[in-house]
Amino acid sequence: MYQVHQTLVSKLKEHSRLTSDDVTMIKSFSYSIRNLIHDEDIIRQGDDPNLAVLVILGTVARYHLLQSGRRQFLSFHVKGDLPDAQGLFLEKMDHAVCSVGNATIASIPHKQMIKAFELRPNVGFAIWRETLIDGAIFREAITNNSARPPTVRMAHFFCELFYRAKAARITDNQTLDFPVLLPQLADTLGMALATVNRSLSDLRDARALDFRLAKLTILDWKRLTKVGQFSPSYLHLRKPPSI
Amino acid sequence: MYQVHQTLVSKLKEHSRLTSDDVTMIKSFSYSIRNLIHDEDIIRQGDDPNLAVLVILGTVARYHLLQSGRRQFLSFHVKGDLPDAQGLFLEKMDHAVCSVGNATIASIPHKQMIKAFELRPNVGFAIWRETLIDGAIFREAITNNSARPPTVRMAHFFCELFYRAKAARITDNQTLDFPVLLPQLADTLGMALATVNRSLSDLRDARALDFRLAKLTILDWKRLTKVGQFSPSYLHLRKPPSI
DNA sequence: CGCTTTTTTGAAGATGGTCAATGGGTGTGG
DNA sequence: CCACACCCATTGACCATCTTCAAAAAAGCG
Repeated sequence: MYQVHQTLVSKLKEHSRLTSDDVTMIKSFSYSIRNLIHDEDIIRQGDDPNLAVLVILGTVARYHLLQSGRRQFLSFHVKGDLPDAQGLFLEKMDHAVCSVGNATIASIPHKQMIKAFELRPNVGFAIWRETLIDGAIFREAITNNSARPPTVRMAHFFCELFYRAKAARITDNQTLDFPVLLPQLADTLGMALATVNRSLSDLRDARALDFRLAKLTILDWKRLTKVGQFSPSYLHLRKPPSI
Repeated sequence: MYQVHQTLVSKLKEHSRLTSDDVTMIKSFSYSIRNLIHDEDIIRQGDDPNLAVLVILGTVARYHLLQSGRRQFLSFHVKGDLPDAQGLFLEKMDHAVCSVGNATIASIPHKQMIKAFELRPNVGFAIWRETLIDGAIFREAITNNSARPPTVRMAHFFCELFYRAKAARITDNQTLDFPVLLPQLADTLGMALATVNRSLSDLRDARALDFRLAKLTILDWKRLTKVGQFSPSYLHLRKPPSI
């Protein structure tokens, strides 16, 4: 019903080559399904997880909890992503993972995955590569939030999101459900709420995109990528989705 | 003379357990040494590296090259770090690595390392963990540059740097050679040069640290960590260095 | 239709950015 | 040994931008 194994295999094939034996190995993973409503914590800062989480439906976010009580969102994840792969070999989570809107996740025991890596190193390498791409996404976020002015920053953020969503085949034509509110965008991009709104207005006025009430619509992809200085090579996909 | 293998083993032992067989495996790696002067590129954006770089002496930095020609520095690396481990399983580098001041690096062929991972998965897991800690450092940089005001941001940056340097045993008491100039600090922390200077003045006035001409001096570690809201758990060391 | 939630707008004020000038330290050559 | 030059750090003034705070408008929902 949920095609858990197929979701993971498709995802890994976006960037890695898998033999049929590799695929068989992956299909042997057991898992359990969990449905979430908005803003449930999946893993908390300080936890020692022994399950790997695979997103099946909806959106999930990583975040840091700050002293002030504010959140800093680090990344957003969609179908096929492993939002806590970072915890596979780390004892204590240094960040948390929560649902954004309704979501469905599958949990796979770490032990099984590690066993698989020992039996078929290539499966391990594919998931390792997955975690390295996560790293590339983090690096890009550093640059985006540190070096680009608000409107450019906003455009880049949505470019990446939409590009990855296209690759995961969860877009509906030029629209994407993305159940995030403006204050959360502010906590992602490191800007004030008013600035978030003004940047979005700019992009709307430029007929590049429209984002309102959890729905993103791309109006002009080419223009958006230009404004956002977006170049997708850091996502390391074997073949880019057509947008 | 350079103790290349020992440097790598010590580094991995900061966060991972290695059996003596693992160590033997690591000691079988061949390598070549390279000495660098200031600001030489070790790997460029777009390269497809087939060597892994291990820092032996000095400092090395990762950076993004922006459209404007400006650089955004992503992280700094010292003895024992593998600054391009991110390229182990990625075809095309999405960022560059350069020397900062004089530095010495050892290069190990990717092929040998991957062979080692197949023979001794545990060696692979240790290096995988190393790349995951890199990821944690990137996440922290997102938060630091996005959510913290200049002086706090500066303090946090130097806390992490000094803490990692202590773990690598390259500090001289409470001082560290760090051959970075103010404009580069600006390109790291996403602030203007004047702001960099004023933040440094603040920290100097607060008797927390002194940074001038490539030399960092910690004046009051406790105060510095407090100002910088620094909590080192994200570095995932098995036992913290004493400072 | 009225309530709640989310977005939008406005104005004031703080903060950080830009630019240009000054100061300090070091090394070189007269 | 002094003078000059260079490089980097520092300071100051002005200005643009973003943040803050508050209020209004718009959109969803029962």
